[in-house]
Amino acid sequence: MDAIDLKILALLQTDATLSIAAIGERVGLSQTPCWKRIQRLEADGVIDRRVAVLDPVKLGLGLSVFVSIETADHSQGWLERFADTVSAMPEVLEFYRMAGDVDYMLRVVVADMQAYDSFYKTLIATLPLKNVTSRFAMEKVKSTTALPLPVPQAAPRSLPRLAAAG
Amino acid sequence: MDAIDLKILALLQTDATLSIAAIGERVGLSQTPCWKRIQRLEADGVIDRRVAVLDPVKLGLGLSVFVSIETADHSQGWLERFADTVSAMPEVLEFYRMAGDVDYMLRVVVADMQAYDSFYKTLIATLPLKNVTSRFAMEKVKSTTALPLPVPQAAPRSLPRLAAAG
DNA sequence: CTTGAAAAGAGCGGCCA
DNA sequence: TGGCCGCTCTTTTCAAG
Repeated sequence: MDAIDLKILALLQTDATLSIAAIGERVGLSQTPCWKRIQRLEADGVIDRRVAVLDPVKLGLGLSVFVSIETADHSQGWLERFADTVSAMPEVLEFYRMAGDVDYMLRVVVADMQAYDSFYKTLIATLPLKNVTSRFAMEKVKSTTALPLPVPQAAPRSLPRLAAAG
Repeated sequence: MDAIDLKILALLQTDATLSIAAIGERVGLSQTPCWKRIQRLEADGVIDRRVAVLDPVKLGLGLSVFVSIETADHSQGWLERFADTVSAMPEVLEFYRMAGDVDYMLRVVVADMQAYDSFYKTLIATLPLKNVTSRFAMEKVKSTTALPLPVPQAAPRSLPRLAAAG
């Protein structure tokens, strides 16, 4: 996992349609080694998958909701059932167990308020929850799948000596 | 945007490495019309882009944080500056303007607490904020980029008559 | 790692129904 | 619209330096 691998990953997580030749050119490799690196990154699971990112608004899914949940029951069995149930709901794009006052946090995408109400009712009907707080997004300012990879620094070197003008 | 388009999108948002032939086969089309539909979906912006999804843990980015922000200044110019500044921070994967008590919500990915502290200091140093609440994820239960597309229903038909037991 | 090249496969487009 | 059938490009693999 060197600087070249990071460059390859940075390119692919922005645009996975780039050809191997194009990637190789930008990272300073020819096709063969570039292809081998990508194969290795996939085998190692660093590249998890390649997906198409769709526009939610154009698909009528314009409402994003952040849901904070406090659970009542903290037993092992209950938590597993909770995790399985919520994970199976397709409206839930992200689902984290949290530290602190909030036990779980969801990011939910639905068509509109009515659809969210339907989701919400299903959520609280299926499982006993102590507290559920929904926060609604009015505007998406930024949304990316690209991770903040460490920026490959320019190769460290002694300060370049200025060439004599000419 | 018919049921076949939805099927194509459902496949591509799960696995963008599928060949056009493979997709066509699953949706009941041959290559050409399938390819034309995908081209149209891309031209219409329904398919926004294709990306590689990387494993954050394998890249040393194991800490996800949900950040709730209340702003002090609500003037137009300030809000634009705020949006631009925060959008430019690569640790911010998602950034929404919210309804209700919280003005903005971020999902931030960093390496560890120290990296988050550094991010946090930059955030509050750059812009005057009334309140910033950070909630830390302990465990990722689910994370997907796949939108909850309306499930194409099986062709409606009269209720099937139960066959005589045999 | 590089060049070169070849085989297999996929994207792309024309033409017909 | 969808389907058949090529042409072209990419991916993938191999050999040799």
